[in-house]
Amino acid sequence: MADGRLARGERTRTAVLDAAVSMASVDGLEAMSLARLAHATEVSKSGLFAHWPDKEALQLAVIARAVHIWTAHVVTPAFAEPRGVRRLWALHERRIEFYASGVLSGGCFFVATQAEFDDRPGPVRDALAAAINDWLFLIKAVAAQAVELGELRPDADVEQVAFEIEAHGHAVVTFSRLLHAEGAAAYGRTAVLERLRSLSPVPGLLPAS
Amino acid sequence: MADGRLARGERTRTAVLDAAVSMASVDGLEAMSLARLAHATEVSKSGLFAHWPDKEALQLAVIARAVHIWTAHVVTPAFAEPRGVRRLWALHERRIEFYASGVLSGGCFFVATQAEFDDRPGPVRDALAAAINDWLFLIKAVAAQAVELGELRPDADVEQVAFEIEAHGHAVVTFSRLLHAEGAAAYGRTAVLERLRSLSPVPGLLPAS
DNA sequence: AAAATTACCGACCGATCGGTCTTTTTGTGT
DNA sequence: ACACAAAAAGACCGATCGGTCGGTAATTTT
Repeated sequence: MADGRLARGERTRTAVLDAAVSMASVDGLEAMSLARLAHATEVSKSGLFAHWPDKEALQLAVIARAVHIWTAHVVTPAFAEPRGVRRLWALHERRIEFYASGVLSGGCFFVATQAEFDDRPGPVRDALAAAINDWLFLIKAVAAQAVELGELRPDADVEQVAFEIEAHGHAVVTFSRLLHAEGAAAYGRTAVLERLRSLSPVPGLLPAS
Repeated sequence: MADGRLARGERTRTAVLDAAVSMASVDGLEAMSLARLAHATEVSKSGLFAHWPDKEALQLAVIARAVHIWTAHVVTPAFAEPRGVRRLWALHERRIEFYASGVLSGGCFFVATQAEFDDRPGPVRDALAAAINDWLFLIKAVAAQAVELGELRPDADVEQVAFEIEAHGHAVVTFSRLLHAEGAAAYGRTAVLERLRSLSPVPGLLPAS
């Protein structure tokens, strides 16, 4: 039941989306032109319209693909760690490693697109906001688990902790990209690590430095 | 010795730059088109080229104007506070108030433009990086003063502190804009306040909540 | 009053934007 | 060999992009 035509279409579709996520991590999702995307993927521009009706639909597909990549590189590996503060820390650590890995030539898809669409209402903005919200919800849920397990102090404000983790993760990208502060990753790591250690009755679960 | 022609030119020039800073805080510095800027300021598009040779020169002028606005609304008021941890805190607080004030319709010029140019080499990127570097240098200098005055622990890492303050200030904008988390300002305030209190031998200098 | 300077405008240019239409290639069933 | 469908290509469209050009109105200098 393998239709080679459909398979071919699926292949180019994901190839285009992967290239688009990388390209959007550099230029942004709106500044990425269809002509350049088509050229980079060795597909004709009209070939893109064979897969998505317009640019907006493609942008939404790109966001979904970016979420998939993020999940595969950050969330899934972090969930190999046991529940609690170790998993919470792993989320942050994996994120920073993902940035350093160079999988996306622009560093981070979401950092690049967030500022671009925060004042531009529409489905694309909504999808981006939903993706970020899901990520924050995940952090909060893992942090809440850590509280339940007694690995974070019971009076820890998980909303506050999620804000700070996200802020430092975001800052690692902006610092290391615009300025060429190669120490950004270390600062981002230290900030969250010290914070979690100060909130945890069992700091031995976290790495030393 | 007042040349009315030069005065007129200076008036429209600053009017255009003010509008451009606001517009760029929404759309970004490259996505801002000259036709729209000209229309918004009731100047003809060719009128813009009478003042700046090309878009890049205008972008550089816009950055200088944004620095000026930032200095007037954030730095100068904060320097009314006495040297040390109070001034350091005031820098963060004034920044958050500036965001909430709605002076710039897009929230923050630098947040909007940073991600846009971090992978786009050239004079505009260099100017943006220089502006951010100056801001970080200022934070570090004020923090170092606080250490000297004994208002921050002598082993406090001013580079690390500057990273965290900038990260939380930045996050206030991104959180309150894309998501409509109205609590963002409170999280950003709490994060830095608690951090400074924990680093200060004289936490009484800082506000209570 | 003439000349020079400054600010600014409307018309226009080539290039590129997102998007449409028609046609060709590629693979699947009979 | 055939019809059929999915994928992709190519030519093309109106709108908009940054930028140029010739010219005009206002003001200052001579």
